[in-house]
Amino acid sequence: MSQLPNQPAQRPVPTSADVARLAGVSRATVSYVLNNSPTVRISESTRRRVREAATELGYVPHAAARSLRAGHTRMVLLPTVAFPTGPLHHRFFHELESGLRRLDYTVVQYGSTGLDPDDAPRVWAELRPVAVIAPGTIPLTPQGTGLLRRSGAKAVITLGPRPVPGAHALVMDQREVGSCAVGLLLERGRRRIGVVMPEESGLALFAEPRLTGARQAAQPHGARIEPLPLRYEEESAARLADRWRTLDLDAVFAYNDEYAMLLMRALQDAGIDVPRETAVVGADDLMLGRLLRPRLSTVRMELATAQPLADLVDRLVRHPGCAPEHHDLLRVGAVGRESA
Amino acid sequence: MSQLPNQPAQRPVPTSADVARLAGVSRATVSYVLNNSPTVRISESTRRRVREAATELGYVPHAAARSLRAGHTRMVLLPTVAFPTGPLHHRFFHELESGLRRLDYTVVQYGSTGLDPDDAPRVWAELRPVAVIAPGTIPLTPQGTGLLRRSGAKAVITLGPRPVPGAHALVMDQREVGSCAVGLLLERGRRRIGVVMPEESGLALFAEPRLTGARQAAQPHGARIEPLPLRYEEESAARLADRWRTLDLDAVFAYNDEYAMLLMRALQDAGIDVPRETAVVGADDLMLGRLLRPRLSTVRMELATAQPLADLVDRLVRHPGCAPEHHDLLRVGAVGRESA
DNA sequence: TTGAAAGCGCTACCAC
DNA sequence: GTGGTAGCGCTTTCAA
Repeated sequence: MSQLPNQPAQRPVPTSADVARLAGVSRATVSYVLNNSPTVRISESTRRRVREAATELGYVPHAAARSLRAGHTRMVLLPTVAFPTGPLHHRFFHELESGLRRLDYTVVQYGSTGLDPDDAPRVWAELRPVAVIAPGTIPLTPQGTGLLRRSGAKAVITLGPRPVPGAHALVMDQREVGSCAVGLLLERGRRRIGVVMPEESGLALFAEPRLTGARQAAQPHGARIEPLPLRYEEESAARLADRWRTLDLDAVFAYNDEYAMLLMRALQDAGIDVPRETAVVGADDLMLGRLLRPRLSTVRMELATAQPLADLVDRLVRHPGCAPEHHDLLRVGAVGRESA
Repeated sequence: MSQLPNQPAQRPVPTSADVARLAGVSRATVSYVLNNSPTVRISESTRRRVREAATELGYVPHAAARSLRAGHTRMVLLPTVAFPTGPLHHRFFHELESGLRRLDYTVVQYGSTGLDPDDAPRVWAELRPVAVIAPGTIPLTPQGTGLLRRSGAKAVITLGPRPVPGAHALVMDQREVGSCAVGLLLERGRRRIGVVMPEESGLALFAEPRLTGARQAAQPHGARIEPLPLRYEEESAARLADRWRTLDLDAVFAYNDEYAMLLMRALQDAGIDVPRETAVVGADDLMLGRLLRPRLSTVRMELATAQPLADLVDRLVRHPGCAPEHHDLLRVGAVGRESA
């Protein structure tokens, strides 16, 4: 039953020289034929012989050798880090990837979690990418950027909550989420606003700017902002709910819909009326929030479509040395439902 | 403020020859020093000069040139496809990635959505990976496997719901989810069981085997299984709930917790008592299911820890040509709560 | 302890 | 039309 590998596993990988030999032509001719080189005319019969030889040997060109010879690659490097990333990011990355592929770039995600930020750029540079889109979680220093550029990267782009000075930046400004949520609560007349801060590590990167945004929105109205540490566990929520009345709050922005559902349930179990006594706002506009009673108010988030960004990368590659550009990717909007 | 790129952008990328020149040594010596070659003794003063020259020039070795010379790479290729993947997969991939990195492999995710399954292996083979872990969504033919092996891949591994004959396989058998859920319902005395089939494209890959598993579990008990198409939208759920009583079911396995929450809310709104009239089971054991009333029964899913799998890949690379191995990655367990 | 040189697989220039 | 060949950046054997 098991298709045991009959092939002598150590047969060497066929090269263009092997194809040339089998087809009875030179390596140059093989290269011309297989690349459909327009600068040279090859007879149809030769073409066929070459192609047949290639198929017969299972010849596959060696990308590294090719780009070594060419002196450049079309690789766009996307360093990735372990990340509590939702469907939003997922879709965005996928779109960006296909957009770039359409422009004939080879997109490669390179797991970079735990890489020392100081030598991450070095490691990336070894691959000689033509562009790098680095996540904000790996702080990119001017030295790092310089190193990448010197090793051939035409475009070095950061992707994160804040732009990085001196580099192109795709910005997902999380502060807007916080200010949008608080804006909704202020409209509803709330002035004593808790802001849930998840204790799960990794979320701080989102939570901190959301808190900042909340503060910025509250300030002009003289509203009070109270950070509320919370773990994503029922006991943690219950404990917070237990001491709720001592906090003297009339509203809470719960970081996102999931934390909001958790906290809302705990508040209700503790006899706190939502929204009468405390209004609750989440973020992400999950379908599930609509199913709760009261229906959960939320902040809807949308990322820019990725095709224009693929075009942007292409432009930066073709015209390196432009002044750093910042692009805001995040669009937010409050969705007021029954909970606030 | 903006650190305008003062560097003459077109300064050529420094090579080991440049380092050698600056340090006043040969390229060989540069290579010895920078690779800490143990087979050769270099004076401390030379070492320092070389290192200083390298730093000064911002020299970064060229990975492609290196592997071209070496005749092999340590790249593990993970073709990825657009996919409604949850935190479970996410964590798994990340663990696998760091596990392999620990073994000194370079893990590279390569977006392969929309690639013609016939030439996907060709494209992958151009990168000369030493191992490929291909998702089940891209059917890997024996020819494809052969092509990859012939171009130097020591290990070709599939990762998906079903093993692929003739290749190593990491299996996440979704049928077990279905049988586990139905097992729970059977235990509770239910015999007329609906199985939600999400209409969202892409989910079929999971939903179909779950249905199969449900059928396999129901068969010996003479229980009836009824597939129920459902979109992840309130109206779709409401419509299903409206005609619920005509379906004559006493239980439903709702594909996962999210669909379960959606459907349960619709059933309740339609006046159907859960669990008395209809029991509901989800899957994924989301925290949110515990917050519902009644609390949602579910199927807990766990993926195997990835480090042993990284070790497996390493073993397959070192001993190519072993008989195909199948490893079951998915562990499931029913979690009975109030809804069933 | 260091250097010279070959050669990995490929493409592109220049002869024939 | 087709072939010879140089050279991309690197490592490694062999000689000095």
